[in-house]
Amino acid sequence: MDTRLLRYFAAVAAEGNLTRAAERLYVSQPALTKQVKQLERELGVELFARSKSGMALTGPGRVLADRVPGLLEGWDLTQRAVKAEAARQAKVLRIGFLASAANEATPKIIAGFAKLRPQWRVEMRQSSWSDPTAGLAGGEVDAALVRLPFAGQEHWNLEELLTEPRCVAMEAAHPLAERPVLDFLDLLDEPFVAAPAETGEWRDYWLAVSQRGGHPARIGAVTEHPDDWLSAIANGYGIALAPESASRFYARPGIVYRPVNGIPPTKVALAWPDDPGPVLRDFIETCRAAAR
Amino acid sequence: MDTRLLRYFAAVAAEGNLTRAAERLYVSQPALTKQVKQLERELGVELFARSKSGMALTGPGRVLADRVPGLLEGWDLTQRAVKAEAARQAKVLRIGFLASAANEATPKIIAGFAKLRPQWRVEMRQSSWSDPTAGLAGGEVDAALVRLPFAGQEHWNLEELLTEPRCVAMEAAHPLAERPVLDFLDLLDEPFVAAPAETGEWRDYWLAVSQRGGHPARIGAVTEHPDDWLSAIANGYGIALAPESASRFYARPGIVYRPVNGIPPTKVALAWPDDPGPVLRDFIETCRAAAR
DNA sequence: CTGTATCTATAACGTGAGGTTATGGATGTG
DNA sequence: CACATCCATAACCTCACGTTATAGATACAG
Repeated sequence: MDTRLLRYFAAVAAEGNLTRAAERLYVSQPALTKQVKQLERELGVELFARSKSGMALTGPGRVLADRVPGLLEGWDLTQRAVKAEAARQAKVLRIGFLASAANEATPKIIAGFAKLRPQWRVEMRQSSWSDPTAGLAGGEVDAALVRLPFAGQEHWNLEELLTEPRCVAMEAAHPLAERPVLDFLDLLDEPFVAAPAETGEWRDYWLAVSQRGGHPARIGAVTEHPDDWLSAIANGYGIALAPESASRFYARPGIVYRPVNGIPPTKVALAWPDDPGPVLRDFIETCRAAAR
Repeated sequence: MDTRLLRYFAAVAAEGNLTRAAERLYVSQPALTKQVKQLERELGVELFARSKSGMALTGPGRVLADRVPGLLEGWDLTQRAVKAEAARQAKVLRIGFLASAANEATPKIIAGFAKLRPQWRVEMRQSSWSDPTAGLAGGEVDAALVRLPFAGQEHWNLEELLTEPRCVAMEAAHPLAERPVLDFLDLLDEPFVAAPAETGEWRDYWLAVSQRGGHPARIGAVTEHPDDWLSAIANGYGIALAPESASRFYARPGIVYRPVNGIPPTKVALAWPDDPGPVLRDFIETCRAAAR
């Protein structure tokens, strides 16, 4: 049996409709029909009841639907364990990060670690903003440079490395761009470029929901990567709160950064799981030293 | 990822050699070479160190080798759960059995159950002797008609249904065939047709190891199915202990059955897992009634 | 040192799987 | 009755997965 077949099955089960599931999976509807029928042949069981209104799970189909997530997770965990061991044997420390990581401290950290562990190499792995843990939650990295606060942060060990004020990024032609300093109240009605909704608390923080006094945020665009984020801002889809360092790391023609009063700063932290090995502990120490 | 790839990987890991693993899997050696390389590409990791003496697992390969049995078992359990639900919904009770099942009591049991649960159907599933639990251990059946004793029987609920003496089956031309009754001591030096070695205690019982006073059994052939067993006996590869009923259920030209003194009888039992549902409980009651 | 055995890897080939587009069949709705 | 929507099949193309043949590397025995 193939994980691809199981993912196809799961999509059909979730959508209740072959046509929509095919769209979600980026395959044609006849391809999906064939694959589902093949899975049913392999098991010798009907998993769906077909009707004009779509595909309803049968009893056995429901049993399979309940177990498939566990199976797929088993696969994922296995791949991660294998890759983690491969990295360990190759003396590679995999560090996830978002956007500008730890700003100027990042090269200091990497250089410091290289001195401490010359046989080892740090591999920086950029994540999208759909995952505020920067790959840590999925086990794709050994530790991560993250931005606080984010949902679930209490599950990780955290070492705050630096704090910086936040500013606002906007297109150069924006009327408010003329003011050298802004107050957050000035921005309440502006459309914002936001992170994906599923990041929950993390997105709320970057929309300064707590400082809005009940004013709902207007969402002009949703982006997951710095490049998309910058494009959306430059194209006037909205403005965005940003770390002050963004003016250095993400300087772009057509985008200006202005200080903002009335919102709390942003903190960069190193996050890691329980029971770090000696190599990761050295990395943690290196981060602490670089943050002083 | 495909279970077929994982099974190929597991075989190579176990054999330490592509050529032998290919033989075990009934594919050609180049096919296996290609599949293993594809798995390594998919994972982006080297799983084996190649050398003239064969394929040795790397560190990541070992991590995968440790996890593959669990993954494959997850697949197997899922298939079984789906099929069990399909059988339940179709009102089919799956009963495993070996050889002649419960002899003449078998049709009585099936008829009795049909009366008790007319909406349900019993599906008799024959197993080979490589599995003394007749499919129960693998979850392929809901209950099974088994022959005691067998290793692991304490893990199941058991209801003894009948006991019968054992006799010896031999080719008609065998010199001992002239005697109407034999003593087991007469058979100590005869080659035997045996069950597979991995059945352990079960095979020992049918070789009457406990009655040999230290004499090792001579093995003339190993078989897993009644037909093979009968052929091996008829062809003179050896003799075999058999239930007395075998003379009725497995009467064949060229084979004779003779009573044997000095060995314990054989018992047929119904075996089932913990927590049987109401339908299975009815079946158990039907078996008890048929055994009185 | 050479020939042989043994092991893995590649080449070339054939069949079938997995995708596509086009279209058919069934059913529900306006 | 026409149209929309859903699943299923037909026909086609590309590539994966198997095969046999053979190459390359290495260890060993004579």
